[in-house]
Amino acid sequence: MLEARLEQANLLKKVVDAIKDLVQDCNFDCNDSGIALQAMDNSHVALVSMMLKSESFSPFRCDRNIALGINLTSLTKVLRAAQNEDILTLKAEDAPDVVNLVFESAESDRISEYDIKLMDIDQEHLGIPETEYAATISMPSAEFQRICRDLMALSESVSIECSKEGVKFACQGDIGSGSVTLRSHTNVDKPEMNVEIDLTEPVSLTFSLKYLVGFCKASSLSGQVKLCLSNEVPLLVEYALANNSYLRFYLAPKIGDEE
Amino acid sequence: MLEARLEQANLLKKVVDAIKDLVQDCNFDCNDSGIALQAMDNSHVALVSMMLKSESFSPFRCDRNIALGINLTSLTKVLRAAQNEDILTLKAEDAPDVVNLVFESAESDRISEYDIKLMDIDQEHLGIPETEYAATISMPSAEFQRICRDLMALSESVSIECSKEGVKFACQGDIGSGSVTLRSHTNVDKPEMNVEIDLTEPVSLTFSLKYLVGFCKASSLSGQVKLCLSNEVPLLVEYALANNSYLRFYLAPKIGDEE
DNA sequence: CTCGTCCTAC
DNA sequence: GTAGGACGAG
Repeated sequence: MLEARLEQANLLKKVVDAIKDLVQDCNFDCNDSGIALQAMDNSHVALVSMMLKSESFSPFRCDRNIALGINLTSLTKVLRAAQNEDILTLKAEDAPDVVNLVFESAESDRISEYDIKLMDIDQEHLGIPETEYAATISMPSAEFQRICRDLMALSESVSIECSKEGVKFACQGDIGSGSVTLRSHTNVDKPEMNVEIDLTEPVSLTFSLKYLVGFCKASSLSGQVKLCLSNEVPLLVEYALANNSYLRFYLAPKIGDEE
Repeated sequence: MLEARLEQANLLKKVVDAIKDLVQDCNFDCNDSGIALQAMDNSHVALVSMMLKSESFSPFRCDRNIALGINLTSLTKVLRAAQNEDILTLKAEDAPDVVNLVFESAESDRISEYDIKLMDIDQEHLGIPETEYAATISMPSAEFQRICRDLMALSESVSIECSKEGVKFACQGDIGSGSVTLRSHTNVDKPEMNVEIDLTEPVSLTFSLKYLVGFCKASSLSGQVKLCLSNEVPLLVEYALANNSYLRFYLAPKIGDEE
């Protein structure tokens, strides 16, 4: 059986909000190392990969592998019932029909409990190869969000060019063109404002802004976002969470005429 | 060529916000004295006249007369990409296809650059005669905004009556009637709260509140607004900016049955 | 000053 | 129904 207690119901709320537009139904794969989720969007252009390590819960108990097939719209409805500071406990049997969510107010004077019916979901197993990326950019997640929104006013696509000079986000559209260039810099007082660029080879790739803007819904989960790029390989957008948990998005580049 | 650096990108943002509902496309006329804009609204009832003097920029360089025909919706989209404290530099060639906007963060670690395509706009040249007005009212811009909004709840039109007693904004509507009367007064500690009335002849005119409320979007540009009236002549609503720059709106009075 | 929400217009 | 702009709160 699964029993996982999350001090901040809010964390799951934000995670589900960030992925529910991409994926409708998916398995939450639970085992003793934590709860994982991997799914492609309908158009098979983007992939989301979530890992909530057992250390992010206290306590965490999961004896066997359990796949919880959940409709994210239903889960969203239930999670809306959580107050922001509520403690959330997820529970499921070994061969479950339902997953059980319990919300406790911090003062324990209020307990709400919900069961969500589970569904059988064909697990197309997604091997994501560990890649060495040619360029890795860390930057404030709010800044990345801002850039994507600004450029979306002009175009559907953005090119991300990373050289040792810095990283340039650029687009062309009907009304004109735009670009934002960032140089790496370090702010000792506010490390969340750092921009760090780690480059082994210059890269230049083009992506759909609509997807990137969608990924940016995760911005509130982490002050920093990491962009990992290699030519002709999907972009990795990673929001690191506490305890080595993470929320990652992969997005295939646009190629040739698509741009 | 034009190169004009504005310490506060915000200023242009507010100016464009205040006029974009009135005018869709218009020329920014640049010469060595600064950047000017004059345009009538579609119904030819209102006229907007902006003057940003060269002294409002540092540096400002414009060798020849250049007319930049800009779609204000496009310009708005680009200006939204400016952080509030960004420094804006406008650049254009002598016979330009595009105008180039560069936003620099104060720390200069972030540079965004946009090109907006220009359009050819027939310049219906508007000679605005310098008029001696019968009445000139200076008042807090927030107070004028408040009055216009309040009265718009009752009617589409407002009459502005100015005598040596004071100025009275009045309207009648289906649900009732309303009026606000101001007398001149001076507040030494807060000169922005002053109401000053300068009168050579009593006036009474009626105007569309919808337009006045629109003009009031400029309220954040200046603590005070100046209303200049003469009978049977368009009202002048002026927001004075630093360095003798200004944003002016003219509005034809309603006459006879229109009221 | 920024964020989130509400309301209005298309 | 969606998108954009206005307003109020933190």
